[in-house]
Amino acid sequence: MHFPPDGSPHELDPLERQVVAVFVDGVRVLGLPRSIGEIYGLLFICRTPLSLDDLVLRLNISKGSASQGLRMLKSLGAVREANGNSGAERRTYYEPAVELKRLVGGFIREQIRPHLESGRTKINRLAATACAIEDPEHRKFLSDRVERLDQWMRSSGKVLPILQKILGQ
Amino acid sequence: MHFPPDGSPHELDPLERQVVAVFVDGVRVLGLPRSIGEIYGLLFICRTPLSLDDLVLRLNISKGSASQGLRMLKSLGAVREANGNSGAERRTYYEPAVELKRLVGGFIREQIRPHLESGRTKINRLAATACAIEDPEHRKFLSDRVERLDQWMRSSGKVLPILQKILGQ
DNA sequence: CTAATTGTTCAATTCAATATGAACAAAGCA
DNA sequence: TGCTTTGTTCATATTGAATTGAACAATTAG
Repeated sequence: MHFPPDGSPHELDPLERQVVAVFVDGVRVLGLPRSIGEIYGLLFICRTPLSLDDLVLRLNISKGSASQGLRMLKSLGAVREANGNSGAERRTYYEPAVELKRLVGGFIREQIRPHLESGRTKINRLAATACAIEDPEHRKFLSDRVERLDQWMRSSGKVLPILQKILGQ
Repeated sequence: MHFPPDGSPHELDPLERQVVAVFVDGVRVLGLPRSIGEIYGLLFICRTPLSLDDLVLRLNISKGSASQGLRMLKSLGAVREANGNSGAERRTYYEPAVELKRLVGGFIREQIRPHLESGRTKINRLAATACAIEDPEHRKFLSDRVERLDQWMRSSGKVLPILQKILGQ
C-alpha cells in the first residue's frame, strides 16, 4: 500500500503551510529545533493521527529528524500515540496534545527546571568562593551580588507554578 | 596610558570566571548570544564600571562583539552608562542594571512582545483562510484549532504583566 | 593639517546546533 | 531461514547565527 488511495497528498496545502510556519516561529522563540515546530504544527492541523512516514513524506524531512523530533515531543508530553486504531496495525500514529496546560507543564519540566537546578548548584559554589575572599570590603560586595543572584533564582522558582496555573485555563 | 598602573588584570580570576559562566548559561536559555552573557556577567561582578576596551581585553572578545553586545544590553535596559566620572573622560563606562524587574521588563518588551504580536497577525490571517474552506465538517475542525491558537495567544498576553509583577520584588 | 583615541559597521569567517542518511535493530510473516 | 516493514542511532554534512577584524566615522589633541 505505497500509494494511499485518496488521502495524504505529498505537499502541504496553503493552510497547513501557514500553520506549520506559525509553530516553526513559536518553537524558535522557545529555543527548540525547527523540525519540532514542523512536526507538531502538522499534527495540530490534521484531523487524523499521522505516522512517522506521513511526516517524512509531507514535510520533506529525514526519517532521523522525524524520529528524534517525535521523541522530544513525546518527552514534552506534546504528542501521544493514537491508540484507537485496529490491532492489526503495527505502524504507530501520533496525535497532538492540544491543552496549553499540558504543553507548558512539559516545557517547564523538561527545559526550565533542569536549568534552574544547575543554576542553583553553580550559585551555591559561587557563594563559597565569595566567602573565601580576603578583603572585607570586596567580600561584602561580592556576597551582595551573589545573594542577589540567589534571590533571582528563588523568584524564578516561585513563578513557575503560578505560570502553570494561569496558563492552565 | 596603555598599561593601567594597578587594576584590571587581563585574565579573569576564578570567581569572575564562575560568574561569567553562570550568565553565559543563563542567556543561552533565553536564546541570546554568548557574548551578551559574558559582558553582562563581568559587569555584574565588577565593583567599578568597565569600558568597551576593558571588556575586549578581559573577555578576549572582539571590539565588534563588545560594541554589538553593549548595544543589545542597552536596548534591553540591562546596562547603563556610568555617569559619575570626571567630565574630562571621553571614554564611556558601563554598569549593570541589577534589578530583576528591569531585566525581565526589558526582555519581555524586546524579545517576547514582538513575537507575540507577529503571531497574532499570522493567526488572524489563518482564521481567514480557515473560513474559506468548503467542506463544513473540515471547516469546523479547522476553526476550532485556530480558535484554540488564538486562545493560547490571549493567555500568553495575559501572563506577561503578572510575570513582571511577581518578578519585580 | 596629521596623529591618536574611541567606537561602529558590515562582509567574511567560524562554529555549534540541527538535519541527514546509511547502517543497524526489532518484529512480523512466508 | 530470509524478506519486509517500521523505527532508531549516530557519524557526517549542512546551515544559520555569532564572531571576527578591517575599514570606516567621529572626536580630541598637538
